[in-house]
Amino acid sequence: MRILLVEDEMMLADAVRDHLLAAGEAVDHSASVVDAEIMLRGTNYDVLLLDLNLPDGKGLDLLRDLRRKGSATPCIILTAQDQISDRIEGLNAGADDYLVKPFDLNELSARLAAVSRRYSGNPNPFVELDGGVEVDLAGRSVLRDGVQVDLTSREWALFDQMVKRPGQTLSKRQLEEALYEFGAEIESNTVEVYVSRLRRKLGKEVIKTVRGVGYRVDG
Amino acid sequence: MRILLVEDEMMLADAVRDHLLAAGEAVDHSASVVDAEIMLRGTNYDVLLLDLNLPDGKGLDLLRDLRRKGSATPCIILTAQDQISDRIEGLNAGADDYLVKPFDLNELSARLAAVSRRYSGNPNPFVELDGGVEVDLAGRSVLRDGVQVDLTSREWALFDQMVKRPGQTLSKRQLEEALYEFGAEIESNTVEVYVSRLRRKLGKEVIKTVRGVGYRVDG
DNA sequence: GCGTTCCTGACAGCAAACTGAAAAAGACAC
DNA sequence: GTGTCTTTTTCAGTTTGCTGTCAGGAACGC
Repeated sequence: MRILLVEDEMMLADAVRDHLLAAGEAVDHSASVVDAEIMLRGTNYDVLLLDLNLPDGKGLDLLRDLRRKGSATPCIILTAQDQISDRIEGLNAGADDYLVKPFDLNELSARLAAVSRRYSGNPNPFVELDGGVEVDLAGRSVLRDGVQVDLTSREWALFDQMVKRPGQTLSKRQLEEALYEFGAEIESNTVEVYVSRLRRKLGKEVIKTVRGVGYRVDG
Repeated sequence: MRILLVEDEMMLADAVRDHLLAAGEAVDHSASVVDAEIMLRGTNYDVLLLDLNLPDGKGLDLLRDLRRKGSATPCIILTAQDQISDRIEGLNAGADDYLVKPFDLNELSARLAAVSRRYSGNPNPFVELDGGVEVDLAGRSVLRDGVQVDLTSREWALFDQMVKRPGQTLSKRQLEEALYEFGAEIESNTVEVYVSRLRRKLGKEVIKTVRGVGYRVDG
């Protein structure tokens, strides 16, 4: 299994790498977001191990960027504080699991195994929605009446958010956050446009408008 | 729910307070860090709404101080658009969530609900009413015989008030205040109309008329 | 019966949401 | 680099449906 470790604390990074190498995994290491981006461009990794507290800032943005570009590479985030907000932001940004430092190396192995099993594993969990639409969140694929529908990365980013919270109405602002960098506010009706496109591709029934509030997908 | 709002822009502060008061929350307001510290000493708040750009300096220090003293009071920080670093610092300092100004008041409510739910541990406080109607006050959703019913924002504003005070008869005047800004007199039968609309959506039994007094919902 | 209070269908005005199209920005091959 | 194709964003015209108002009628208390 090919693993990319993004971590700037050298002691920790070395310990993790030794442990994983000993377990027969292929580990590349980068100490910054910039390096990581370069390495990700060159190689297809099976798992991404991502520290959120990097010197050059936004580990989360790296993850968000990846997801926006359509990558489904499993990602486990490493966070220094036992901070619920970090964890939730991370999971929202597209992380699959998280570990709070300091962590046990055996637990890391266990999580890695779990995550990769979830992905390589046979039964991808399909979520069924109204209108004959099925969604494979892990595999980033959508079927309409059994036929595969291709979504662009933005379309997916938006739809993904909604499918992950079925029954809950999400405001346009919340949905914008799935589309753009933190705080990069946009002053047009982009969300409306993407909802419109998704409806054309998936049928009218899937996404419901709650006027004055936002949009909702039912499970 | 008892909320402390720390915000120096009076217009914003008033808007937030009105909105939350209308939603039945108890809101205290302070315009500076010093005041906030005093108020925090005197009262146990359920949520802290903290602007990071205060005149007397660092709202962040207030938060760090709280956390250092072992307080786990949930905190939502309010930041301007361009202060991404603030936001990250805030989350690191122990904030649970953030809102970018200008924000939608309904979204504020949603975040508040989410944060407090996260802490109280009850994910879905459903209230059951007569006529097979269930209400999720935090999630702003209503089920009738297990089927989701969509309410418009005005309909919800009114119904929310009644469900929060089950068994208590509310006058039309009281209910009007849930619908409009404080003091905005309205000289028509709007409340009656909305009660009628709610009954059509939820069934006749849910809202009872107390002639000459007002309306009541039973738990 | 009477007067009062409440209910509800209808409707116009308006803001929110939808959508087609075109411009702008990226992606990719060459 | 250039050209071509796809995706993203913006804009404007149209549609939708929420809202407040009213009027006629029903229900209630007397």
